[in-house]
Amino acid sequence: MSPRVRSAGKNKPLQNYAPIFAALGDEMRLRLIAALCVGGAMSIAQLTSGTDITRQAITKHLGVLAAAGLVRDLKVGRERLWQFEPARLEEARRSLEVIAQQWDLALGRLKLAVED
Amino acid sequence: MSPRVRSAGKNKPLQNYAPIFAALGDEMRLRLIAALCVGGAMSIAQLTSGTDITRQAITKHLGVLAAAGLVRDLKVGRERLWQFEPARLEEARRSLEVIAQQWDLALGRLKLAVED
DNA sequence: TAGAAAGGCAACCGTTCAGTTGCGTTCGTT
DNA sequence: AACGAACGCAACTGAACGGTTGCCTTTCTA
Repeated sequence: MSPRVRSAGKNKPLQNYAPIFAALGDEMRLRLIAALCVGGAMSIAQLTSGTDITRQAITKHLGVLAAAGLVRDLKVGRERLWQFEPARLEEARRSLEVIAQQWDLALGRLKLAVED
Repeated sequence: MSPRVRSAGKNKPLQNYAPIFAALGDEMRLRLIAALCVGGAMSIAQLTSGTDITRQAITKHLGVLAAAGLVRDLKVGRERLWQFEPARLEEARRSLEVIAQQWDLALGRLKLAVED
């Protein structure tokens, strides 16, 4: 039997999340995510208007986000709608939570060792 | 008076977190954070041993993490100890939480509009 | 049915980035 | 005093990245 842990979630090694964080590590991409979050599904043209960069650049950014699983596309007629995909982001958030937990744990050990 | 919000925390625009996520968007740097998290303060030499890259590369990575505020250094004799700094990471985690909240909010609005 | 709107593909450019190498400095240790 | 461990600085290299431009295809609409 595999060892029991507090939560049932698989706990991938932290390094696996590097691509997701890398995808989040760009201002424009964070703006895109925010836009899709409040605006629902949007076309590339929509997402491009209001920025000062090219449609192609936006397309590339969406490609990066999609590769990280943070966003999904669906074709509708002549346009391509993009929508936010919350699962991976949630996963990333929990990975940060795990770090914080391990940190607190280590602090506890340190305190114990000092007091002893 | 500024508008009341649910939580007292300042709520920077999401784009501001791009540098932190960029710093997290590298396997080796995530490994370093994990190591510092469980191992407490460590010297560059310690952090380098066990990896297959150069001490200089590690130094650069630590520089990136420090610039993002994720890590701090303190000089001790001839060596330089690095330690994890949880504040910024927590901030980043909360920013992801905010995204998720806004997403749920938007879903709620959508559902309402459909049902109406 | 012709034109315009939405988008795909690919080449290209300048910058940033990860990593290495070489060499000098600081500081413990014997 | 001398050696070695720990580290800093700077230059260099190849690859990845963000962005643009040009051109072609698909699809809606007046």
